[in-house]
Amino acid sequence: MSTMEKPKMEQKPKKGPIKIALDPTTGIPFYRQIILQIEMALADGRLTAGTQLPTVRGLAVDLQVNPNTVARAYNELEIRGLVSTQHGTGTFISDKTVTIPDVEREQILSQLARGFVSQASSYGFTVEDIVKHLTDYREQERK
Amino acid sequence: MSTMEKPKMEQKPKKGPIKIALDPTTGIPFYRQIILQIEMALADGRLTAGTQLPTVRGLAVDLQVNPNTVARAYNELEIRGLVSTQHGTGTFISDKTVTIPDVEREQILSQLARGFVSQASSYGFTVEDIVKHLTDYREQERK
DNA sequence: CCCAGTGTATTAGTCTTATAGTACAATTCT
DNA sequence: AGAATTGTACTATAAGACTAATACACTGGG
Repeated sequence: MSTMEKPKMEQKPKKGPIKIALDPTTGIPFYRQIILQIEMALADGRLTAGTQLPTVRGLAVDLQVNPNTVARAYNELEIRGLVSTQHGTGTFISDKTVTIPDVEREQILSQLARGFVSQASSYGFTVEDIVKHLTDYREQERK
Repeated sequence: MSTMEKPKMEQKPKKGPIKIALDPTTGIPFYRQIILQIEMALADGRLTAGTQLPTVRGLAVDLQVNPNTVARAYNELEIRGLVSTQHGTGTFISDKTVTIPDVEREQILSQLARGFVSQASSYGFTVEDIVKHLTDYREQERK
């Protein structure tokens, strides 16, 4: 996967404004992709309390979506307590940021997976079938 | 609905045709309610192999829905191998595992997986997370 | 063969969701 | 106060899910 090997200073220094990119092919709504990526940035420390998020308009222009789409994402994040918005000022990372422990993450994934495996089982699929399918899927995504 | 009460001995002793009732207030689609209730009846033994289900039209009239709604439910049940439909004859509880073409199986699994990946993504999990989890899960199942 | 019964296919209508277009409202700084 | 920047509210459009209306196709008993 190295069509061009050049480990220059291309590394992300974990600083600077958060970079968000939308993928219209995933089937995941834009506003949800924004939420997800901000959550990720929160989880790995790229975003810390007090940091101002891109403005609704600014990010909308950057992502080439409507301001409402960004606003919706920010709104849900505020409901979850992850950010705090101030009309006329901006949207900021809340200082009471919640970090999800790995154990809890594992539990969530386990619960999701259990439901999925159960569902797939009722169609006659085995865990191996699923793993194989997902592996192939991931390979294709990486093309 | 009952302008005339008939307090007879209207006992249904777990026999006779399966009784299905739809509740429009639940938000659960009609076709899915039908599927669920048949699955339940299968689970607790009220339905056994070889039994004929109500006809598409008959049940549709009974439930006051369109035949297609019943047909859709029966169709999904057949895909899962729970029932077997014979054009012109009826729909029956299947007594043995039905074989489904591999191509169709693959499409079904793909669709299921897409939904699951989307769901897991909204929680911040990647396909790799999922694959790893499922692989570990399978390992544990094997010992 | 024909007819009554069965499942199926095609098309359309309705509702919900995601997003956009546009105008409005609050804050800050001068 | 006024202008610029910020988030917000309202309405409209596109796409998908669910169901209905209607016509088609297969099966088995007279």
